[in-house]
Amino acid sequence: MSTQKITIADVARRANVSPSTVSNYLNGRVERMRADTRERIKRAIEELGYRPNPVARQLKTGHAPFIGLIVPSVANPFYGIFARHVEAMALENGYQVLLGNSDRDPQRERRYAEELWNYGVRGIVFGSSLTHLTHLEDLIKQGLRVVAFDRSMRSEDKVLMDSVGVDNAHAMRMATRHLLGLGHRRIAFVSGPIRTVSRLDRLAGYREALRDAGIDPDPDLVWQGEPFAGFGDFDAVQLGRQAAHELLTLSNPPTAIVAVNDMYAFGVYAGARDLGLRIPDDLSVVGFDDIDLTEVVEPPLTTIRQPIAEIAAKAVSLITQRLEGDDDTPYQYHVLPAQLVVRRSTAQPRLFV
Amino acid sequence: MSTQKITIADVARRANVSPSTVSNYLNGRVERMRADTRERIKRAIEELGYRPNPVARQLKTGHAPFIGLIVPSVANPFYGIFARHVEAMALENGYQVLLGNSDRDPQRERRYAEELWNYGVRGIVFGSSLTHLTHLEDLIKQGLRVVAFDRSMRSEDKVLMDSVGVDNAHAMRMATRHLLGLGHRRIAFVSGPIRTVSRLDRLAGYREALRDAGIDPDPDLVWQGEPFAGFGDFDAVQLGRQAAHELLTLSNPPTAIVAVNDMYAFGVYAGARDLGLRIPDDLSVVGFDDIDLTEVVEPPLTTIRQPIAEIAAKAVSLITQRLEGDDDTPYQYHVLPAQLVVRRSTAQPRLFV
DNA sequence: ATGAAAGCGCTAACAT
DNA sequence: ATGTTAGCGCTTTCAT
Repeated sequence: MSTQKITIADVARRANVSPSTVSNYLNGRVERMRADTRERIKRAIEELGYRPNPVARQLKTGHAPFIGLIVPSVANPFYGIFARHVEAMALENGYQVLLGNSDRDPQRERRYAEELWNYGVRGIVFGSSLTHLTHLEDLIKQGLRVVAFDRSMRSEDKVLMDSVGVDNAHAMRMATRHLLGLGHRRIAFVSGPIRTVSRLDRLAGYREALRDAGIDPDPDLVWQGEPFAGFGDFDAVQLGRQAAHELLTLSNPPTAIVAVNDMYAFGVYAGARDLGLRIPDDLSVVGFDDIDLTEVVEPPLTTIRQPIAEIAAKAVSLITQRLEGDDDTPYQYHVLPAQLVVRRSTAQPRLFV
Repeated sequence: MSTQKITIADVARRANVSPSTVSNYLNGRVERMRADTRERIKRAIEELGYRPNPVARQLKTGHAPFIGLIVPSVANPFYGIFARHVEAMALENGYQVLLGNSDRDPQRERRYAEELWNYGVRGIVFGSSLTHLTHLEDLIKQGLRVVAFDRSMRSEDKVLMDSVGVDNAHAMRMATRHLLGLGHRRIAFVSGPIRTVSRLDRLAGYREALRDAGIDPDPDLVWQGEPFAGFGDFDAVQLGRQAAHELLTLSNPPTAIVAVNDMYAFGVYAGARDLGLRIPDDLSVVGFDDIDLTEVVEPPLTTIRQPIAEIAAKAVSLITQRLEGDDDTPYQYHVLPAQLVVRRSTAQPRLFV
């Protein structure tokens, strides 16, 4: 069934040259190669339908033309789109992307990172960064290069990596202030498990904005769901819905909700509707990310826009730079601007006193 | 910086055995190995922190513990979720998933498939199947095993592969009949470029249902968008919106729209709203896929549910079976049941005469 | 129960 | 300008 595999030796034989000459040809070392030799090799390759075996090449060279990408879950369209942007930028730079979903589980992150490392991958982009990175420490010491999405610098950090992202605390302060400005006083924060730096920062920004307005954050209004079976972000919509159910049936319910991302916000929409509440009349909602669908839902969602294409481009260029020579630049946190996009999911609270 | 790499020889030396014995240990051939030998090897591996080099292993054995997955775009949550299910099933079977996005472009499909093949991947799941598969023919002849999502058998097919999916024509007939049953007579079909078997089948089902009801399909009501820059499914929402704008401003506009998938349907929601039309009062909409968000949008979307987890499970099991021995079973199209889920986006047409 | 040796397909000194 | 050679790290007969 399967055709004999063609090797570099077959090509060499047919072109009447040595394997090394073919190898030189394949790797572009053709400056001082006679034109007719080049031509014979080219023909032999075509006629035999030869394709180099990248596995053998990699065993020899030690490098792989890959970068890893580990995201919480491509089931969240934000990460799906992020992955597409990373893929596009990587291809432009001559790299393929190897994607893994971690569900924000350090064990799975570790497992993927280690496997990638074993396969010769030396650069990984993380689509979220857990608060503790000890599970990556030894790999980084061995030479793995990492760029994390959304890892604001933390003094405890002993691990070295670049980071790209928006200022999450600041962005969430903007979102919360927007609601405060409309007159809201009871504002809830809805999130899944807070295990990443970005979520911590978003929660901090929310609290700061409240305090700045002289409001003492009510712990009952910070809702953190635990994911159901395995799939983490998979459940975002369902968790948001559950959050809305629980928060809006409190004896003293919130008049507004900020969600940790747009998917949770959409879940809140559904939960509010289940209870017969209308947005923004009975409840204001703010999301985070500004995925496509924010414009489509009814009412269109007020949210924080992340410059996702720019973030992906920056992440890839940071990785490829370190991989290809310049690895002396100090590690940095590159902050790109986030923006509050006001749509129709936010309004003055109904009982504005 | 980077630690010396530990090889099987280092382990052998430290455990006072030969490399072949370590290899036997690693590959579970330990039946007639002395317990203390086993123990020494185990200790040596731990103490050295040895991790086998899978690239060298693969060069020797020729196999890679991977299956490929090529989908149109993980920016579409349907494929994001599909990818998660495939990943989960593959991991259970001892395989890693290598994901690529094709944007339904045969060239990119070919490029990915070839690259995977060169890397030793012998099984690929396709998340959509183009009408022509000539670009895969030679790879399949060489031994690549393929299972396609949604490839109903076509007589012209010379290429051999299994397929899994719903009966798209039948499903779309159900959707269209549902609208006909409500009294609609002018029903439009909205899709991106129709380059896949499933989209052809859906279009055919739509037409059949109309003809069965004695309605001659109006070509003006079949809308096929061309994607903008590069990203195909990326644009689904925008294309759906554009479709709504164009269709609903016809002199004799449709009273209902069936969309080729939920993302297009959401786009139609936005487009209708742009024109001040209300769903379902002024326009009924039916989607396809039943992604999570269908329950969240307002009004919740009537759609066709695909049993996505079952489809993913079946696809992976078909591939792994052929990869691991039983490759004699004839190639088949496995049809799983689709289901019409009626929500609130469909109603009688306003001017029901 | 364990070891010696050959080789998977390629690259890169180092010859010539 | 091209060829010779020695591996990269592992697996797998075949010996013992």
